[in-house]
Parts: sequence; C-alpha cells; structure tokens
Amino acid sequence: MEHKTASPAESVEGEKEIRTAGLDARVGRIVRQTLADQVYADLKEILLAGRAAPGERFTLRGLASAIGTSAMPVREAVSRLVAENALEVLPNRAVRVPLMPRARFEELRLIRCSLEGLATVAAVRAASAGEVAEVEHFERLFAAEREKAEPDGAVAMRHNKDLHFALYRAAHLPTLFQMIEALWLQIGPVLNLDFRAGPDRVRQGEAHIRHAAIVAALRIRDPEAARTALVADIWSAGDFILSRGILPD
Amino acid sequence: MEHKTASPAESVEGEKEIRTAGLDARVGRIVRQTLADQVYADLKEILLAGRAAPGERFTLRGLASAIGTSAMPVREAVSRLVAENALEVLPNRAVRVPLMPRARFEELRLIRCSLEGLATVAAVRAASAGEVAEVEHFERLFAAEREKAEPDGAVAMRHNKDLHFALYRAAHLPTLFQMIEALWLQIGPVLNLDFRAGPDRVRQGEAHIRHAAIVAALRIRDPEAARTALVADIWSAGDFILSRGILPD
DNA sequence: GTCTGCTATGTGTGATCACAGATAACAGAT
DNA sequence: ATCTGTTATCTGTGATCACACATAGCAGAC
Repeated sequence: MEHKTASPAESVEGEKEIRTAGLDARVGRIVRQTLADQVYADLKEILLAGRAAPGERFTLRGLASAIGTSAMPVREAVSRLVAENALEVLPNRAVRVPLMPRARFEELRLIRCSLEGLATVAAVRAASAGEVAEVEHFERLFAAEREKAEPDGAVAMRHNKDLHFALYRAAHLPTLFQMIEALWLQIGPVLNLDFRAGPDRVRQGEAHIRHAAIVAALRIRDPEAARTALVADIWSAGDFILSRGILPD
Repeated sequence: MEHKTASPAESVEGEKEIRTAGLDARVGRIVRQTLADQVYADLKEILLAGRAAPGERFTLRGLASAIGTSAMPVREAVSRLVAENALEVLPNRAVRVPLMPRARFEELRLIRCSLEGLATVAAVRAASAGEVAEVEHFERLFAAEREKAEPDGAVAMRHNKDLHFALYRAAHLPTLFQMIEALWLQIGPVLNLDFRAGPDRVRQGEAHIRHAAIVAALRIRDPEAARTALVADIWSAGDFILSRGILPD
C-alpha cells in the first residue's frame, strides 16, 4: 500500500481564539472543532442521507486514509456513533451499519411517533414567524419535486428531512432535537431503501398530503392537528417500507 | 508523581472463546468486554447512582490512573458519554458533568414523561408474570425503606431506580430502554440532590403512592392508568426539585 | 495594592507503535 | 472434491509519545 500522500501530521486541531481588550464581546465565539468532531459530522451526514446500507462494513484505517487523518479521530467518532446505536462493532472486530430487523424498525417507528409528536406540539406553540416560513419553504420544495415529471427520490428525501428538522428545531428543545436526530441516524440507512425504491415512490406516497396538513396546522397553531398529521406521516411511510418485505427476520 | 505501580501493560483484553466440536452450542456465548466497555459501565453507574454532582470536573489521566489503565479506554468511554450528553468537554479542554439549568431540567422531564410513559404502556401489555413480580418486589423494598424510622435516601433512590427500570425492561423494547437509560444518565446527578436532600424527603414525598398505583395498574393490566400514575410520579419529583430553587439560571 | 506579562505545569487531542485474535487463503490428506 | 490444519494478513484495542493550548502561579512595574 505504502500510502503516504498528505501527511496527517499537520495538526490543524483548533482555531486560535482572539481576545483583544476593548472589543471583547465583538468577536464571535470561535467554537472548537476537533478532527473527531468533523469525522463524526461526516459520518452522521452519510447515515442521515441514506448513503450507507444496513449491514455495510468498513474499517477504521480505511476510513482514516480516505479522510486523510490517522485512525485516532475515526475511532472516537465511531465510538460515539456506536453509543447512539447508529453503528455497531461486532465481537469479531468488525464495524458495520446495524441491520434492521422488522421488530427494531417497528420499535423505532413507535419511538419516533412519541418523540417527534412531542416536538411537533412544542414547535406549533413556540415557532416564530420566520421558523414557520422555513417549514413552509421546505414543504413547497418537497411538493414541487413530487410534481416533476421525473422526481428524484434522493432530492425529495432531503427536502423531507429538512422539513421535519426545521419543524423540530422550532420547538427550541435542544435535547429533544438531539434525540430525534439520533433516531434518524438509525433509520437513515433504511430510508435509503424507501425513497430510492422506485421513481414512483414519491408520487404515489401520501407524504405530501401529511406535510400539507402539518403546515396548515402549524399556521393556525393547532398542536393536536399537527401531531396527528405527523404521526400519520411517520406511520404510513413505515407501512410502505414494511410492506415491501425487504427487512430481515 | 512517578506513578508506576500496577503496570497497565497486562492486556487482559478479551476472554478466549472455547469451541470444541460436539458441544458447540453448549458453551455460553462469551461476550467481548473491552476495557473501554468496563470504564463506560463504571462511569454510567456513578452517574446513575447520583455519585457525581453537576459541574464536577475530572481528567482523563486522573481517572485512568485511578482505574489502573492507560488513558485510552477512558477516552473512548468519555467520548461515548459525551455523545449521550451525560458528560461534556468544555472548549477549555476540561471534562465535567454538565450543569443543569432549569430549562434543561424541564425539557428532560417532558421527554421522560413521553418516553417512559410509552415504555410503561408497552410494559403493562407485554410483561410476563415474573416481570410483574419483579416490579412488585422493588415497590415493596421502596415502601419498606420509606417506613423505616430513619430512611436512607440513597437506598430509597436505588430501589426507585430498580423499580422503574424493571418496569421499562418488561416492555421488551431494547432501543427504547436504552434511550430511557440515556435520560437517567443526565438526570442522575440532580437526583443526587433530590433523594439525598433531607432525611424527610422520602417520607414526605408522594412517590410511594404513585408507585403503588403503577403496580396496581400493572397487575390489572390497565395501561393508561399506569401511564397516568407514572407521569404523576415523574412530574411531582420534578416539582420538588424545582421548588428547592437550587438549579442555576 | 493592582495590574500586566511571563513561565511552568497539566490538559485534551492526534499520531504511532504493539498485540491478540479473527479471517481468508492455501497446502496437504483423506 | 471435501475437509482439516496451518500460515499470512488485517482488524480493533490499548499503550505511549508529541503537541498546542489553557490555566495558575509568580515576579515585576506602576
């Protein structure tokens, strides 16, 4: 192999925080971003976007050399994701995206309804006008993609994610948001199998109806209507995946 | 310092798995337990038992030498707990138990009601006779401790935890259980401030009433009654802590 | 006394090395 | 051809070293 390009010994590690007496508060807080944080964010993005299939394996060193760092930051990022059930390391010393048996999928769906329902109720109550507009924006994007002659599943999936996350962010409950994100990390790999299923998946789905109902309820500040629509959205998407019979066990 | 006792270089690392042709399946699966796993479990236990106060700081090397390993396993364990919000590493390079502002505490209480309520409903539906008995067992232990002349807060707290966890385990939803455990890791440090508040805390609290109601509902398989009692338990315990006005912000 | 600048120590982070064990490829025997 | 024992390679895990930076302690100037 003899891979030696781009020596990892650069040690960018952290920005210098500049503090000059006099404009103390003027300078924006520079948040420390470790390499492990970056790798963590990258892996999260891959999982959320459904660019990793359940059961897919990889190695620490492989990832490390692909990113251009040593194995160390990858180790830390992976161990965080393992703690969140987004990855798993088998007793055989092998890292992989966890499988998704039906039972686990149904459990996750149940938890999602509970937690995302809670976030939706809170968001309807707490969302600012700007945040409502943001949700509406993504709802339009999703609907527009659906009405295209040849809708792109991956694009629709991204708009779907943005819509949901904009809603949950508007709840202003950071811990709840993080837990929901952890849930999406787990279902991400199978969402892959959903929206990319066929070109008609987006068209024939009822997601756009639920989304419209959510936005409508958000606009008139009706928490329970929003929750009902959201749960229907989650449930029907789950039904579609379950009905395809591709989940093991 | 020159700390050199108990050289960490022993590398116990993993048990040998013995496979003899013929009694293949007879031998129990030996689950791999890395050092990092052990440290992780230890830290979890400390947090769950409320033996760490919010804001308390520590160092990787300090913990490592206390346990007798290198810093490496501690690093991994800590990074997992950081991912779960059970610990945090400040931009100043300092690891500590996160603070608990009122807003975060109230958010956690809300999430707990949702998730633990869900687990309770599932448990009432799915619990075996043995699991019901186990819950009843811990309920009796808690009640007994309360009726003592001088109840021990720490002991009562442990029985309280065992009661709740026995209930949630009976739901047979492993992911949900793990998420609830992650929640308790976060509230553990302040539960410390609760049950250890005064000798009368256990006596004057209404926890035993709620617990009895939960067990009764479990016995007659009434999910909603159980959930209502559980939510009341969580909420009133939270009210007590909030009323003491010791949480910052 | 109060403040400023410097130094020393200790921290988390990243890289590198060492090791046990798992996997796969292959040789030989049946 | 199928199985078995062996070897070679690669994996995650743990230990150790190196480094940038934060903090605390102290000395010096006003």
